[in-house]
Parts: sequence; structure tokens; C-alpha cells
Amino acid sequence: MTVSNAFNRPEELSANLRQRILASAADAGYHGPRPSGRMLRTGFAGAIALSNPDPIPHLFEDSNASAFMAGISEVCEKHQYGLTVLPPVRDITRATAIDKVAVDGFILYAIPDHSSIIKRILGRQLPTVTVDMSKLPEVAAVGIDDRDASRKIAGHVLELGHRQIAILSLEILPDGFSGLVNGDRVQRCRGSVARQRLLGYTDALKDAGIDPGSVPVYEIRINDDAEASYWTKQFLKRKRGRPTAIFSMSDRMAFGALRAATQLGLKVPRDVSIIGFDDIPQAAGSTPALTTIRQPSQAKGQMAAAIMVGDLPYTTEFQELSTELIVRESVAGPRIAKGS
Amino acid sequence: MTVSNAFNRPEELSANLRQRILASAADAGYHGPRPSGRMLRTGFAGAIALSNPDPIPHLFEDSNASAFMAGISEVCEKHQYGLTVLPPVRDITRATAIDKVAVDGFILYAIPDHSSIIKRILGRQLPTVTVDMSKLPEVAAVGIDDRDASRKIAGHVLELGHRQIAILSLEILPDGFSGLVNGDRVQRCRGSVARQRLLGYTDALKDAGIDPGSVPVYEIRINDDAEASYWTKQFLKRKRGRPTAIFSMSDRMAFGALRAATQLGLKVPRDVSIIGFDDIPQAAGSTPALTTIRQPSQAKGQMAAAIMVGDLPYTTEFQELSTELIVRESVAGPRIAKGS
DNA sequence: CCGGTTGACTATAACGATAAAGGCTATAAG
DNA sequence: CTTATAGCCTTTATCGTTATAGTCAACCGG
Repeated sequence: MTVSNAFNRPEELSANLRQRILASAADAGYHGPRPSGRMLRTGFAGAIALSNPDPIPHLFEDSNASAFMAGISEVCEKHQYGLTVLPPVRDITRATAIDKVAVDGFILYAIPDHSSIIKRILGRQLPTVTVDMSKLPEVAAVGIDDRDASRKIAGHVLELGHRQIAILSLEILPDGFSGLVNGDRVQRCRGSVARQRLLGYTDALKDAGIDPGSVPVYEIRINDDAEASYWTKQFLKRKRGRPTAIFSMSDRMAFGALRAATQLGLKVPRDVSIIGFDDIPQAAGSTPALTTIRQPSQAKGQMAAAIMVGDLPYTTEFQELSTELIVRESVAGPRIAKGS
Repeated sequence: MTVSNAFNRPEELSANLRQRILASAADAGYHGPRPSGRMLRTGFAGAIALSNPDPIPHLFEDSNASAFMAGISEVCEKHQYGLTVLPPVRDITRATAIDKVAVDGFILYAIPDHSSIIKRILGRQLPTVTVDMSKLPEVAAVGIDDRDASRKIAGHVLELGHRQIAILSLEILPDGFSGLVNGDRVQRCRGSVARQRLLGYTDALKDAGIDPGSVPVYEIRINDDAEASYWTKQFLKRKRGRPTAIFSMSDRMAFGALRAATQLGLKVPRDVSIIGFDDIPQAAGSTPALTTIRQPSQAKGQMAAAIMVGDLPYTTEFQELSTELIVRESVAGPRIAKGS
């Protein structure tokens, strides 16, 4: 129909006819083309889906995730795409939003390895970009070198002579567990980010001549600071073998640890050194300011979205963004060497 | 096709045939019905759109908005709908996400009166629910009695004898302005919530025999606490006629005001009383704990979404949720009566 | 043995849009 | 005067699904 052109390509027909069409369309109660028809014909839905295993509000509460969302939002605004956030899937055997929703592509954010959700999404055969996940063959991916970054910052701490370390880890297995984990669980790790950062810490520990197996790893559910604070208190309370440095895989958990230390009357960094990861905005403003790794979370979102909307070409090569060690005040040498 | 039934209505055909179909579909590379076709036929898109004039990340940073989002998210998860957040529209003359996006209905949240966006959305002729907005004819609406609630809390403060008041207002006109506003601007107010709360404060002031025209109103852009803190400092610095009570239209701004007072060496509530609105989670935990109005933000989201997905019948009557005055510690009588 | 009922599957016809090709007129070129 | 070109508009076909109506065999009671 010429009506289609009237709405979509003003330049293709005379202003006169266009006016007549728009006018008569209006009083026939026609308010422009319906997305359903367009979608069938052209495949264009006008929205990008975002899939993440956590409850939707968490995507924004968490400063790091929220920077990522802000990056996506910018691109969505520029191109006037909707951002369709998919709710977590409880029962994968039933029909899910993944199967039904009308979108142009999927951004997968921090979905655990081997999750059945991934297969389902790939089944939709739409453009897909993974972020902060293990590389999937034939799928675009954006991320950072988590292992290298973790090694850098852990090395920075260990060079100061710390021997007693504790690790606050992001989710290792998606079962809602928080607490001290054993080696077996670490082996079965399905969180790509947690695994890579653990490897980075391990690299640095080995460099420093410390047995990584002797370093306790506390897994903290959904990057929660209250949870991090709770477990930090558990291991800081100990009189003997108390860690002099805490490796936290996120700034948010590092703040939880910081709060725990303060509440136990310990001074940071005098009594304990604490490092984070992400460099969220609050990291520079805390007392003490957090030594951390800066990662371009917002740029990750922009890049993932840019690939979806076609601003960037779709490539299945891993797009690695750079990180930077930010040295602030939360790290110092151990006060009393407790022996090797 | 029987294929459709195989996917959508397992019970309608024999398990045997269903298996055969699913199997041969799978190796023909068919991964289930495409939304485009279903949408054309049935109109179902699998997602609810949310429209709000602020940048997307703000919807979640702000504790009150984020509670609202959490309410929507719950319902979306239960029914496995996507939640399509629409980006703010900069240029309404061009094609926007509103016109193009494939969704089943719109939730409009806090859009200013007479905004051209509203007409555009209504043009889509999909189920629509407004929240915290002026009532539109023939459109479902969810909200609270802002005027009554504001009157309650302002009355509570004024009964204690305060005569010098300052008001921190939510957005009055959508032009990004922050600062002291004149009566003309108040008259032209396009924010339904701001207007109703202003009216409630005015009611209470009149009840107390105070001329509302003499009470300064500071408008704060996008409910920002830093901005609220800045302007609060401006009027608390004054030696003469310094307000002894601050009416803030949100807890977030109240916290900004609290910070400002503290930084100026004033004690709350001894030197200044501060009230908020919303009862966000942080309101109970601050020092002093905030006296405020509890409003069911999460329930608003649930209800709006429930109407969209059909859990609740679509009615164009205003759905009013209830509020409650929460008396905590941030309000006291004025220390020195400064004369009437 | 027959009409009626049930159950299991199949055929048809739309939903609303746009890409692509086709027609028609007016002007330009030969 | 004929043919080519361009501009503008119209026709046709098709995207993938599901509601509806229809077919067909088997079964059942009379």
C-alpha cells in the first residue's frame, strides 16, 4: 500500500498525497502501522531483550550491574529501542518469556555455564551477545580479562608481604549458597567471572609462594554486601591465623567486608587490607578509599547494545575491554608478620 | 497445523503424534513458533511496556521507583512476561520506541500532564494503566490520595507549633529546573504528584493559620538528594527566618536535607524538623529515623502489572491505595518560638 | 445394521504489514 | 513522431501463526 510509504518514507511520495492519506487514515481511526504486521514482514520488533539470572531489581541496585544497564540504555535511547528485561525463569520445563517475547536480539549477562536458559535463547536464532560469560562458539561476546586483572591486584597486595589471605567470591554455583566453600565446589564452578578471578588470585598466590589451597574462599550469594559483611565477621573474629588481607571480587562485597572490620574494631588498612573489583562510583569516596580494579562496565553495556542495533558489526570474536589497577587507601603492608 | 497444537496444547493430541512432531520439527531446524506469526494472529507480544520520562537507570537508583519496579517484576516473573522499559523520548516529531515496539500494553509512570507522549501512547490503542498521574478518561489508573497524605503529615508537624516552613518539591515542570519557584510556576504545575502534595501542604498550612504564599517552595530536579542537599543548605544558612521544619515530598530528598542540616552543624529534630514521603527502606534506619508517609509503592507496581496481564479486571475507575503516617524521630516541636 | 457421538487429526482462512515488481503519465531525447 | 527515461503511484505476493470448521474412523446403544 501507498499508506505504508506515507508513514515510513515521507520522501517517496508527493506531500499532497501523503497529507490526504494521513488525514483519511486518521479519521478512519488508523493510528499508524501495527508492529505485529511489520514484525511478520520484516522481523523487526523494536526491542532488545536482556537476560540475567537475578531478580530484575537487583540489576539496578547493584552499582556495577547498574552501570552496565546505563550503557545499554544510552544506546537504546539513541536508536529508540525498548529494553526488554526478562524475568528469571523458575521452571524451564514450561513456556518461558524467552520463548514468547517479541524482540530483535538477546543480551545475556552473567549467566552460569551450562545453564539450560542459554540453549533456549540460542534456539530463538536471533542475534545474541554474551557479557561476562564463558565464550560460546558462534556467539558475540564482550568482557574483560578477569584473570589478568585479578592477578594484577592480588599481586599488588601480596608484594607487600601478606601471607594470610581470605577470598570473597562471587557466585560459584547457582544454588543460593553462601559461606566457606571446599575445593570440590570450586572445581565445579559455573560462574565464568568467579572462576577467572579465582584463577587470577591463584596465579598471584603461587607467584608469592603461597599455597592457594590454604586460602579460604567464601562464596557470597548475588554479590550481596550484607552477606559479605556477615561472613567476613566470621573469619575476622578468629584470634589465630586471622587474614591480613581480603581479596573481594567486587567493590560491593568489599564494602561489606569494610563494614565488618570496622564493627569489629579493626582499622583498614592498618589491621586488614581490603581490595575490591569494579571501581564503582562509591569506591573513591569511602573511608578508606578502596584499592580496586577499574572495569568499564558502562562501556560493556554500550558495546553489547551497539552490536545488537548494528552500530557495531556482529562478530563472534571476543571483544575484550581493558582494566586498570586503581591504588587508593585500603591496602597496606601487614602490621605484624605472623611467620610464613 | 497440528504442529501448533503440539507446541501449545500438549493435551489436545496423542503423546505419540506429539513426540513425532516435536522430533521431526527439531531436525528440520524448527525451534518452536515464532512470536511474529503468533503476534499477527493473536496480538500477543509477551511483554509489558513501561514508560517514564526519566533516564532508565534512575528508575532503579531511586528507592521508591525501584520498589515500584519490583512490584511489576514480580507479576512479570509469575506470568513470564518481559518488561520492556522504554527510553525517554527526546524528539517526539520523529518515530519513537512508543510507535514501534511490540508489546501488549503500557504502564505509564509519573508522566507530566499534557505530555505529548501520552497521546502517542494512547494512539497505540493497547491496554494502558497510569500510575501516579492525573486521571485520564477511559484509562485505568493506580495511585494514592497524595493530597490527603500530605495534609496528614504536614498537619502532624504544624500541630507542634512550627511557623517557619520550607518545602522541597518534586518536579513541577519538566524543564530540568531546580531552585526556589514562584507562584506562577506553581500554578502551571504539570506534575500531578507535586501538585496534589502541594495542595495537601497548603491545606494543613491554612488549618494552622499560616499563609501558604509565604512558604518558600524549592523544586528539586528528578528527586535528587544531592540537589536537595544543596538547596537546603541555601535556606538553612540564613540567620533570620530560618525554617524550623522542612516538608520534603520524598524520603530521598529528606535525606539530602538531613545531610545538609548535619553539615551545617544543626541537630535534627532539635534545630530543624524534617519529614519525608514514601517510607523507603532506609527511612527507618537513618539517624534520626525519618517521620514520613508510608505508601505502597511495590503494591502499585503489582496492581498496575496485574491489570495488564489480566489478573485484575481492567477498569477505568481510579484504584486508590492507602497510606499511613509513620511517626519516627525526625520531628519535634520548634525549640524557640520565633513569634507568629 | 444403522444413526449418532466422540475423539483425533487436517484444511482453510485470515491477522497487517512491506518488498518487489508493475503500470501509467509526463517530459526529454533522438 | 517515436522511443527512452523518470517520477509517482498501485498491485501482488508473502511473512508464520492459530481459530475455526471440517473430515474421518471408531465406537456405542438401540
